[in-house]
Amino acid sequence: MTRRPHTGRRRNEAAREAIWDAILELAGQGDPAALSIEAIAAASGVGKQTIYRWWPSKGALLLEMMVERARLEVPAVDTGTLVGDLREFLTATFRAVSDEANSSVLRSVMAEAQKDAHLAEVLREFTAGRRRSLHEIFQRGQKRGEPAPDADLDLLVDQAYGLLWYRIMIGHAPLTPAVAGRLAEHLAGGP
Amino acid sequence: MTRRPHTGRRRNEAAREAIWDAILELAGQGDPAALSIEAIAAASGVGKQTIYRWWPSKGALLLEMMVERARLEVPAVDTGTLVGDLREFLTATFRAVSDEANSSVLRSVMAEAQKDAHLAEVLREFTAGRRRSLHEIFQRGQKRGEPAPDADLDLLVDQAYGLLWYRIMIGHAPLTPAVAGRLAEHLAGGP
Amino acid sequence: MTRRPHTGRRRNEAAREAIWDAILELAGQGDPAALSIEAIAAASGVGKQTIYRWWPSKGALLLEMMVERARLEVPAVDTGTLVGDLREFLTATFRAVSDEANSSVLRSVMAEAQKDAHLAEVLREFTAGRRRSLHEIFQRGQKRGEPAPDADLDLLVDQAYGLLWYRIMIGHAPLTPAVAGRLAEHLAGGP
Amino acid sequence: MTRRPHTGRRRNEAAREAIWDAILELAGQGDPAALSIEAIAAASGVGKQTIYRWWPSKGALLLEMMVERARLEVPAVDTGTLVGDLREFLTATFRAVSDEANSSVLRSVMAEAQKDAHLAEVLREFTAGRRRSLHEIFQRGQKRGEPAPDADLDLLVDQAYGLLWYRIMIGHAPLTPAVAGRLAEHLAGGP
DNA sequence: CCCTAAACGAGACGGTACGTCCGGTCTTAAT
DNA sequence: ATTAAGACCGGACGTACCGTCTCGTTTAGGG
Repeated sequence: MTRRPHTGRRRNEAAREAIWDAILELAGQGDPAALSIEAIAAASGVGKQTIYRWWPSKGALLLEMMVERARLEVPAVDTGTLVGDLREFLTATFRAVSDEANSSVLRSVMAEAQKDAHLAEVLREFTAGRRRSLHEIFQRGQKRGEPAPDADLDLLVDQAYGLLWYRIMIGHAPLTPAVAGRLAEHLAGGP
Repeated sequence: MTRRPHTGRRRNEAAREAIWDAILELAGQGDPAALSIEAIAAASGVGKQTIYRWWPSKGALLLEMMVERARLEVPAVDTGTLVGDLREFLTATFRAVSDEANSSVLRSVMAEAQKDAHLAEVLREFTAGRRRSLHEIFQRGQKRGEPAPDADLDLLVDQAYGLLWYRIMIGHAPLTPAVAGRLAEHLAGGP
Repeated sequence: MTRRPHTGRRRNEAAREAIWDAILELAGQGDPAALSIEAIAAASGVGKQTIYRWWPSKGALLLEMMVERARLEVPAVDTGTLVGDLREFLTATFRAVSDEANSSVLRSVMAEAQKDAHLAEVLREFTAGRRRSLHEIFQRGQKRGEPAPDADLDLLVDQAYGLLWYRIMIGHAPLTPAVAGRLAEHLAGGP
Repeated sequence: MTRRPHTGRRRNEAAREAIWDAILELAGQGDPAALSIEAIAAASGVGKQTIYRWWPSKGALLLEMMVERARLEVPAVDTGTLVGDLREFLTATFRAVSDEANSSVLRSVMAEAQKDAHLAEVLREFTAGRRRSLHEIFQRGQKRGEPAPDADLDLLVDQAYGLLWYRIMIGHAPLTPAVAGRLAEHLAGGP
């Protein structure tokens, strides 16, 4: 399909980018069943083996993409108040997953992880990292006394990420900046 | 395989129950890939067509089972306080999904819904019903003045169900009665 | 579908006729795969069990129809000469199978008999009867000295019925009265 | 099942041969219902898709096998006399179809062709080729004056192949060399 | 005259094979 | 050595019929 120069015995970055683009294109165009390895390979003009050479499974491929995108989204700035930090963090996170292509990938990864034990483990590690970031914001706030010192921070973190994933996967309600704001206020300990 | 009396031109409830049992057995034994229509049919001694006659897809079958089980789990009693009502509701809900077979079914349904638009719609309806139940508890509490009158009840509901689904699907932390209690307190507006 | 009076505890001839008509209709309309028991039952407005009550298999049903039709077609008159008798017999036989519905049924029966040992046996008996009729014509002729006394009559008979079935099943050439005439002449021992 | 080396992006002849062997084995062991695509795939250790990649249907697969086998069986030698040529041709042909595996395949193909219009067309072409071979033998003889110059050669050809197929499919009488000899004599114009 | 046995339509059932789709592995030929 | 291509095995999918079964209804014919 695509004409793209071979690079001999070195990894072809152009192929990687073509895969990236194909995933985003396929993810963005609605049909969730279309995100198959075969479709990705065909759309990117890449051989299937090229995908399997670098990623162990479809889920791992999508997850790596997710990770890469996540690195760009998170500010974790210090605004001086817990509610401010949370608002920043959540607003940025919500904005990232509001993109249809991004959320499609998230949905696919989560679905895949339910039937692939290895991917489940990798996803667990990835989400642990994300939870840790949020956890640190709460800890920073706790030093300034904002959530009660005995608050269960894991519970707060999981409420935030739980709401995020729940709305992504069910799709019954949006993840707007306003929602991020109200959630930040509630998690910070009151209106 | 199984000897089971026919019921002529009427639906055979025994077959339905055999399917139910087979799902629970397969779901309970760990491997999520084992929850295939073929495996369910084989394990229940039922023809595949008998399944497809009554359910349009694997997801729909599992979802119906989920619905049936959900009907039994919910007390929605009135304890006089919001935190009490929430604790009852959440504890019962968490207990139900702590059963490995149940949570396996939930995971499969959610995964399936990510690639099946029709199932997604049905799942949306089912979860809407569950959210409504929780919503009513909050409303009842609001009349007694417990969450602030301007609280975003939908947000609180989604935090609860979000945490539930998030922990089911990632599997990084349990859904114990203690967690249900702390979550109830937090959602009711503080310790 | 069809409104047809029950006949209580006696066999319902109307149902039998409806089945007959349905077969002829389905057989006549081209698609050979359409001659399924389900299609026959649906087209005749009859329950499948009513068919299986009276016939052991699809092949047997079609074969009985074939037999019934065959009884009407054969004259076996004595014209005084072997070639005349053969011409009569073959012309009548060819005419009968030239009807598209009839030949469809024959084709289906033969096809079915290749995978159903019991039907194969019944078909063997039916065709034996037909061969016997032709055999008798040859024997009658032999008394008048027309085929050589040492001629292998079975071989002659099988050439005739072989040609018939071969052209029915391959469909590369017609079974016209002219063909019947030339075949009669050749089998009678020369031009 | 079977260990067999892949051949990369080129067709794997070893797989083709495994399919061939499996068909002969299944065809040789009697039960005609055993000649299913699933059984062939299982017996040859081949994925069903590998069969469907190269043949559009079971009938086409079996037919190709038939064609391949037919190429080996036919001598079409010139013995100097029509009856000699016919005897050679028919004896060889009869011997080939006397093998149970071969005749099973023929029966299945013919049965399949009765319900598959595309296969019927292909079978028509195949048999046309076989008829042509026999036709040429008759023509060669006609130049030497052996069948009468006005004989209907197509009729003679169809009598021969008709007898062959008729006895294969009904199974009421054998196709021995003696039968081939007598048939040759009769078709050549008398003893 | 009623009561029961049989035949009927309908259609659910267990089962087998169909033809398709995709996942992950492997080899070739080109670069 | 890496790539695009694509054949390969395996397994699940959803469909079509088969032949069996039971239901509720209808009628005939024996008591």
